Amino acid sequence: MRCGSSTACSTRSIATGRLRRRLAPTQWIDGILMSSEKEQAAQRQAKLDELLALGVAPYPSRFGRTIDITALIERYGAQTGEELEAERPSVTVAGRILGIRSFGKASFLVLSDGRERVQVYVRADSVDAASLEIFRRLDFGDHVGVEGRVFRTRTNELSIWASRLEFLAKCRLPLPEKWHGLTDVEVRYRQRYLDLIVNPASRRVFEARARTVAAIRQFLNGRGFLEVETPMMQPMAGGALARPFITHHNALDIDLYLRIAPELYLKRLTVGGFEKVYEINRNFRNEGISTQHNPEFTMLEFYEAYVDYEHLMQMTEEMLSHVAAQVTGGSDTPWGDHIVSFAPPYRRLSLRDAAAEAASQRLASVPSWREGTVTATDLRDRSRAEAVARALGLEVEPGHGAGRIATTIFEALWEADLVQPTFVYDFPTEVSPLSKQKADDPDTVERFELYAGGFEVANGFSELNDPVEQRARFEAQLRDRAAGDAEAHQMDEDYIRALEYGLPPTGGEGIGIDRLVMLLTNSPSIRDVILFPLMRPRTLEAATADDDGGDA
RNA sequence: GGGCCCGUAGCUCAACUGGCAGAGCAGCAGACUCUUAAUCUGUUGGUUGAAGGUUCGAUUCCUUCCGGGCUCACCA
Repeated sequence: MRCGSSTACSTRSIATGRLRRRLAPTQWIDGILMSSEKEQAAQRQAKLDELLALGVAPYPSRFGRTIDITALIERYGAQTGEELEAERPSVTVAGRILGIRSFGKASFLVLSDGRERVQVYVRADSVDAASLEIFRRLDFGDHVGVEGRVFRTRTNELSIWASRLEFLAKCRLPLPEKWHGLTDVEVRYRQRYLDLIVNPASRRVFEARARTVAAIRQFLNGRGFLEVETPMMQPMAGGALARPFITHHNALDIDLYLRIAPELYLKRLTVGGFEKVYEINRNFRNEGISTQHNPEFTMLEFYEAYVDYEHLMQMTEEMLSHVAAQVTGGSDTPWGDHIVSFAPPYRRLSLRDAAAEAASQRLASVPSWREGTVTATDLRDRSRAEAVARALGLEVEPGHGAGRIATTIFEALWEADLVQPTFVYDFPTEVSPLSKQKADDPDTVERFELYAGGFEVANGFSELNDPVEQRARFEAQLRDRAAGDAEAHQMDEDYIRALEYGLPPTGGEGIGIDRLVMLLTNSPSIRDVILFPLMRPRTLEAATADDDGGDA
């Protein structure tokens, strides 16, 4: 601070505008140039200094409220003015000031506990002298405690008739506007605290997220599942096909990977006798960022012994309808222009059948295509599958087999249209290194994915528990990796060793919590349901300082 | 990474074909003892994201960079 005192700053700055017009830029005096934000911060600090001079504690450490505002609304919200006048309930509340309407000797404050708001009526002749001094120096955004009685105004608004005010904390910076709020998405993500203060809808999203996770725990705990926590720092990142983040442990001098999935550890636990386990926690994948992808995201994975993927699909329907009921109060939730219904049963599509059917329809209008109808059998043959993919304008990598091509065709033709919850089942073995083959069809595994809102929400399968077959699958992955596929799975000898001790028949599933919350809150971007989504670092200082250097 | 778009006061937004950077809210000063986006009067606040270039003159046109959004690719 270049000014001797902030009050001097605020008075001198009044002349700044005129001075700036009359003086050449080189004559500007550094100390008196102030942005509006700094000027307002100085004015707010000056009010705090005045309170300090009056003997008011600027940052007290506690305040004894008798009720929070949310509870106050619940308790008195239904009472009439006459009832309140008869009872004259005394309350002491605390909150942030989100509105000030002043009429000289009488004023209204809007006080918020973050969830609910209540109006406070402050009359000069109803509060003590110290409270009046405090009131005169309050700003939009300050925290204040209020003692008074509950009543209704002439316009029937539930209010508190203040008898005493206590200063609790200063808001030193100007808040976003009360009417338009904060709409700049960059600021909303980077400074989530501001978003939460001024946008009640944003808070409701995260309350819904908490209810979602609570409802899932309630559902699984009620069925005898045990919640566990497995390593997030792993010597080998397995259980999914994705590129990991690498970190380093100094004492052991080893590289570790942030987990891309908890899957292999949870199945080790099933080997160990935990027949029903689940984990809800973060996965980390070092890949692109989009409206559906954040580098760290929250996944539910659960495993149950002695069940297969058919059981999982039914259980998923029961779980999601339970969660939807807990979060939204019903089974239906708005999603853009649609209504997504989580009421069972969900539509089921066999992957190759659905891919072949959609490809046939699409190719019927492609003149260069003369092969006629595409069948699911065609998609099991690499050269025919490749011909279909190319005719559809899809790229085919040399290392991709028929199964991978069929999956590509399915995703290209169906994914975006699967708005209502839909199980896509019977995946090619090639794209499913941890799933169990169908007894009569080794090219196909007992696996499904649940789509809703146009994206994948869940992935489940009958777990491959044959250690010899698992080793062969890993070896196939190693060949892909050698061919340049950085996301191919690595060999995990200890996991195979665990399977050798005997994994019972087991069904396992992962559900993307962020995406589920997107659906339940009608949020078009995953960043809307993650409190602090990953953003390119930009400190407030850097934003106002010179931008030079930086990487390419 | 590719394509398209955006960045102006604390916030929400204007500024015609290149011609003195504006409004509302917030803030400050004043009036007002039941308002609720209170109202009324006056008023402060800007390196127009940054750096270059073209031009007599750039918020506007060009280049590069920074940050963000959508989208495609990759993935969940």
